[in-house]
Formats: sequence, C-alpha cells, structure tokens
Amino acid sequence: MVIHNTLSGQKELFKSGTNNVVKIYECGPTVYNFIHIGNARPLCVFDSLRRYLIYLGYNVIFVKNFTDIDDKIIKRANDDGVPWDKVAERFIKEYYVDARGLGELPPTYEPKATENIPAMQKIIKKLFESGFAYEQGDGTVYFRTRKFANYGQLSGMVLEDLQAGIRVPTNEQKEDPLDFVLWKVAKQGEPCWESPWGNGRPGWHIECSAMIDSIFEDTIDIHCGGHDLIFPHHENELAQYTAYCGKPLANYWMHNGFVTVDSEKMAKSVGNFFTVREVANVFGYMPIRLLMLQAHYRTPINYSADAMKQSFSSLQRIRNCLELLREKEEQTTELKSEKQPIERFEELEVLKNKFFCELDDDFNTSGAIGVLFDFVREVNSRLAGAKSFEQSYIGAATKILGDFLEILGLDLTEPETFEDEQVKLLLDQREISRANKDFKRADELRQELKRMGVSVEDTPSGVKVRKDVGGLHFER
RNA sequence: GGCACCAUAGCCAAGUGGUAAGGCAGAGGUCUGCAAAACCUUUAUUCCCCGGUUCAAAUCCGGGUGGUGCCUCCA
Repeated sequence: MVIHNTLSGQKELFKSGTNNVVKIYECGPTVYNFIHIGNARPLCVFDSLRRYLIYLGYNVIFVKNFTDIDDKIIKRANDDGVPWDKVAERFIKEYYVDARGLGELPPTYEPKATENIPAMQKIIKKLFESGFAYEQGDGTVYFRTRKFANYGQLSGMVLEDLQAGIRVPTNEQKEDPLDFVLWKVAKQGEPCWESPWGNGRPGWHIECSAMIDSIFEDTIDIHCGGHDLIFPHHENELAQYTAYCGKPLANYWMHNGFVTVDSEKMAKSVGNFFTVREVANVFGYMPIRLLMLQAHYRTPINYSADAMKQSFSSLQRIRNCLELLREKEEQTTELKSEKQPIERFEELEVLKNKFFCELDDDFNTSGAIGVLFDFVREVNSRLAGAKSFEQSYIGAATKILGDFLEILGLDLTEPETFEDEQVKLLLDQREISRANKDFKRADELRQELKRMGVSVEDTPSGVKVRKDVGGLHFER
C-alpha cells in the first residue's frame, strides 16, 4: 500500500511498525458544539482507513482525543450560563451519537486533554531544560520556534516568508511573533491547573503531543487530520515533540481535504455549516458517509442537499443488491440443506482484486466505490438471468460485498421502517384495491404514498416499501 | 508577499503518458396490470485556455484564466 505523506509531499510505500502494529492518532474535536459535515470527513475517511488496515491483518491502535478545555468551550459556557465542564460533557455525548451513527469503530483510546495535564507539564518542563521554552512575566510559557532548526518541514513554510499577525494580532510578549503558547496563564474565573509557572491551562498544540507521548511513548505510524491543521497545529506538535525527545512524531502524515459550501470552506466560524445531526435527520447517516468516501480523501467536496440526494439514491442501488442476494439465499436454502464451501468465481475475484488495488493506491475510496458498483452490476445481471439459483455464487458474492461494505463502514443492515399509521393504512387499502383489480385506485394510492416519501414496489415475493428520495427535503 | 491545492458530461466523481471508470439525473428497449427494482442500449470525438515535448498528452513542461485553503480559532 502506498500513501501520500504530507511530510514528503509524495506517495510512499507504507510500512508498519514491528509485529504488524499500526499506531494512528487523529486530532479529535473541540467539544463546544455539534459536529458539522466538515468534521464528519476525517471521521469517516480515517475510520475506513483503520478498517482496511484491520482487514489487511494489522493490529491497529487508534487514538483520537477530545479537546475538552479551550477558549471556545469557555465562551460557550459563559454564553449558556453553565459550567465549562458541563459544556464539554454534553457535546462529548452528542459527538458519540453522531460518530456511532456515521459508523465509526470506537477508538482504542480517547484521551481527554483535561486528564493529561501532567503529561503536558512533563514535556514543557523538559523544553525549559533544553532552552526551547521560556516564560514571560505573567506565567505564560512559549515555544522558541526559531531554535528548532527544522521548523516548517511539514508545511513547507519558510520562516522568513511567514507573515505573522496577518490574521491575528501579534502578541508583544513573545520574543518572536512566530513563537506559540505552551501554557496559558489563567484569567480571573477561568478553569486552571497548578503548574510550576503558576495556575493556568495548556495551549492547544501541546495537548496532542502529550497524549501521543503518554499513550504510545514513541514515534507513531500515522498522524492524521484535516488539511487546515498542517499549519500551525501539526507543525507545532512536531516541533515541540521532537525538541522534547529527539524523535519524529509520526512516520506518515495524512490530511483530508475540506468540505465546502458553495466552494467555500465549511466552518463554524464562517457560519456556513450544516451539522451532521440535522442532515442525518433527513437523509440518514450512511448517505453522509458515502458522500465522504465517494471523493478521494485529499480533494475537496462541495456539500449540497442535491449531493446528499445523489448519495442517498446511490446507496439504494447497493441496498437493492444486498436484498436481492438475501432473498436468493433464503430461496436456495430451502432447496439445499447443506451449506457448500465458498467457491471462487473468476469474475468476482477480478473485481475484488481491483477494489483492493484502488485502496492500496493512496486509499482511493472513490475508485474502490466505482469497483463496488461494477460488482453490484455483475451480481445483479447474474442473478437476474439465473434460471436456477447457484448457492455457491450467492455465498461468494455475499461474502465479498459484505467485506467491501465492512471496510467502507457502510452499514446497510438497518431495515427502513415505516411506523406511520397513515402509511400503513394506505398500503392496506392499496392491497385491497389490487386484489379487486381496481388498479386505478391502487395507482392513485401509490402516488399519494410517493408524495409522502414512500415508494412502493410490487414484487413476486410481495410488496416492498422504502423511503423515496423525492420525499426528502432539507430546509433551513 | 510566501506556501499548498483545485478545474473532467446536466450534476457528483475516478483516471498522472497508450486512446475518457463509476454513481445520480435523462432517453429507448426487456420485464410488469401499470409502475418500481433489475438487465440491455444510449448520453464527453474530448478533459478551463494557449503554446511546447512525444509515435502517442486529460495526464509531462512553459505561459495564462478562474476558484479555494493556510500563514498562531479551525477537521
């Protein structure tokens, strides 16, 4: 497998650590709000990467943190009039709802910043000893950026070309405008922890370095996150970690492209964001996941309600194929009592190999999904034309398709349910009309159901009901 | 100013030297009471523009055009 390493700017052959262990760290959310569609992208992409590595037989240790102390959390707490830790607690809970909904496997470890303060202080102390850290009068501690020779190696930035303060006013306290905060002095009424430099709280960048150090105790294999984290966040993490222990922080750096709205970055600060929750309430979680994986992870994705509809419809095609396989499977087991061993079918094996070739090339999920649809066509056409059901073919196809979906994290097992009494009533009425050969009335009822977002199919094995994309409206 | 990135059909989107995957939407056909699903056929003589290299370019090189991100909040 080759992956694009931000550090080198090139695709590199992926090599794991000893004993097939792969250590991955993803920068997790700052928990001050619901996650938005943009946040969903690294979540889906790197979860699928993890799933693929597991499939390949690696022992993956996956760590994702919660930034549970931060300016924005404090602000939200003040705005809402609740304690800051209650804000964090609340949105961690909400995060879990969305993360599990999107099909993320629970990370191996989910450290919280507030539970790793000693680990951060340990690093800062060491940086003081080696002269990389300095304290200003009020108790704020900074990192001496220019002392770290390789600063800029990840982002390709050259110190002289950086325009400090172009976006945020520079701080006069710093020796150099490019220095960044390791430890912030506590302001009146803000949460704080004791430290040798007085009461305060950690800077943002130190959190991740410290959590990686305390959990992995060594260079990790893959560090991933959004493209916007390359500079300064990951650059700073890398600098302070290497200054601290002399080792690289990660062997491979992977960064996903943005989700945009009208070609503009989706961000909470811009206000053009859609939360995962509100979109999932209309379309469901899996169409969001498919949308995230349908483009290569490094290219931008433009979010729109139309894109969600397309994704929803695409997913139905896969779901139909799964259901077809399931139905045929049920029919065959009636004919044959003994399970046959899974055979290999040349045409299926070819597609299976193509699928993995795509993923092996810088985790090209877009190409892989293209192969998945080729696979769906192959299965559909084979089963549609089959006079007698071939149990071994169905078994093989079900297994391979199941593996594809497992790797992509697309869970289509949940049946679509219609608890609506009105829907049930109309369906019953339609069946009565059909039984009486009153097809005009039956067709009217089908039209009415469609307007309600329910599509009705008459099949030899009975009436099939499902959500209709025409019934999905996303309004703000 | 520096760094990074993007432009492929009505829409979404792979493809980085060998003659344009896949999905959605549309059209015609098979099947169906009619539909739907599924299958078959069909939808880009061409990949933002202009040069160049090559037997061969969406792909490499040079120059444009349009758009985006980062430069201490950000996935």
